[in-house]
Formats: sequence, structure tokens, C-alpha cells
Amino acid sequence: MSFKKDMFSVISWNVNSIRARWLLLEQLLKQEKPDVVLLQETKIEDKIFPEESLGDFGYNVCFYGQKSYNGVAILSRHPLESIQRGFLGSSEEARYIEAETQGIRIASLYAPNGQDVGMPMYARKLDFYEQLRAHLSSTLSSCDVFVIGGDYNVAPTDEDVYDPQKWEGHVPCTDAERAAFTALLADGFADAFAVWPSLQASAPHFTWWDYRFRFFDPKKGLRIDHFLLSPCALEQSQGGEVLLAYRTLPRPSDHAPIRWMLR
DNA sequence: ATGTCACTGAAGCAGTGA
Repeated sequence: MSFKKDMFSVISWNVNSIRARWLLLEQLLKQEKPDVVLLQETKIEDKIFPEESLGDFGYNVCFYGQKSYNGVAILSRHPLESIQRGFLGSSEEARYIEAETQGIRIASLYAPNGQDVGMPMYARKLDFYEQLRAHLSSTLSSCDVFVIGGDYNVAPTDEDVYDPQKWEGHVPCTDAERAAFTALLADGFADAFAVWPSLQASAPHFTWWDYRFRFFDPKKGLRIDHFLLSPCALEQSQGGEVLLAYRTLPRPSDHAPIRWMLR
């Protein structure tokens, strides 16, 4: 898709450490010139977040991080207002940040991985989704342009998995995880890549590939990074894409960035 | 497909999470 000036572009990317991914992040900002970037797994404490360096690229930032794990951030070329870190019941882990910019409500989300069925982290993942659902549905007002981008750690359907049989019953493809994700859609949010007609036609749109595969194979991925859109955000949508190139460059994240365009 | 990558604490490696 060509970059148009009248578009508002949002990129979401699980960077798997902002420090390890710094050069690729710089490249992304320079080449794609997004209005907003939603980052996950920044793995950096707030006191050393590279706010000034990102300011040099023309971005205002807000961030919610912790040592070693998790961490989310929002970068915007426009002023950031009404910043909110976490939500009621979201635990002390840094997995959600929300703000307003250019009249758009925007959130960066990093859902728990869940490890395996039956593990404590798996229960916490389902819990996180319940609290997330409560937050999103209770705070959505009728004309909100609200975009929640991030690593949801759920492949919503078998279409989103390169080998559904192999993954059946395993994280992130279990029925309970899929039900937790689908419950958000029942509240009126749209899974952008799943509902956009031209993207439906060209599916699948994988966003994650295991580092442990010897070679990167675009066909052997999962779609676990998503944009959820409020009805008015869907109304203003112009489509999007997976920025696959960033998964093929040296020292990549295991996730590719995804982009969504609004008018 | 327990095969890689990034983190930490603590010493040039082992454990954890993904």
C-alpha cells in the first residue's frame, strides 16, 4: 500500500526488547513514518526508556515498563493525552497502556503468553482477558474511535495457524483462549485483519514465527498480533498489512510489525 | 522441531520466559 498524506497510520510491533531491536525500530520509523507506533515486550524499566532518542525522531512517547519482561509503549507524532497505565484488575505486570492522540483513542496491549494448559500463567491469561473485556466494554462510548493494537497471544481460528492439527489444544490455539478473544468481538470490536474484505481474500496474515525454526518460512507462522477496532474506528478504516520485511532482516524480532490505516 | 533469542545474576555460564 502506498503511503498517503491524508492517512493516519498505526503500527503495532512486539519488538522483543526495545534495546535489542533499536536499529530495526529506527529503520521502521524512518521508512514507514507512522503517526503512531504501539510497542510490546519493550523489556525496559521506565527510568531508562529511550524517550529522548525517540523525541529526536519526532515522537512523543508514553510507556509502562518493568525489568526483564513485558513492557508496552505508545509513540505518536501528535500530543498524547489521557494516558492510562494498566486497567482495573490487570495486575502489576506492564501489559497495557492507553492514551488519546489526534482525537483517536489508542492502546498497546501485550496479553500473557500462558505457557501451557494447566499452568498458573494459563489461568492468569484467561483472567487477564476477562478484566480486559470489562475495561474495554465499560469505557467504550458510542462515537469513540478506539484502536487496540498488540500481541494478543491468541490465534483466533484455524485459518490463523500454519498447521492447525499440530497446534490443536495447545497455547495459543485452545478453545478457552479463542473464546476469550471472541468475547471481545461480541462486545462490538472488530478484528481488523479478519473483517477487512481484501485481507480476508488474501489470508492468512501471520505475524509471528518461532525463532527455533532453522530458516524463516513465511508460510509457517501464526496470526497472534491484532488490531481491535471500535465501530467508529472500523468506519474510518482504510485497510492494513503485515510488514513482513522486518521479520527477514538481520536480528529480527520473532514478530513482524502490523500496520492499520485510518482516514 | 527442547532446533533460538533475550533477559538476569553473577561471573564468562545456567535458569527463565517466550
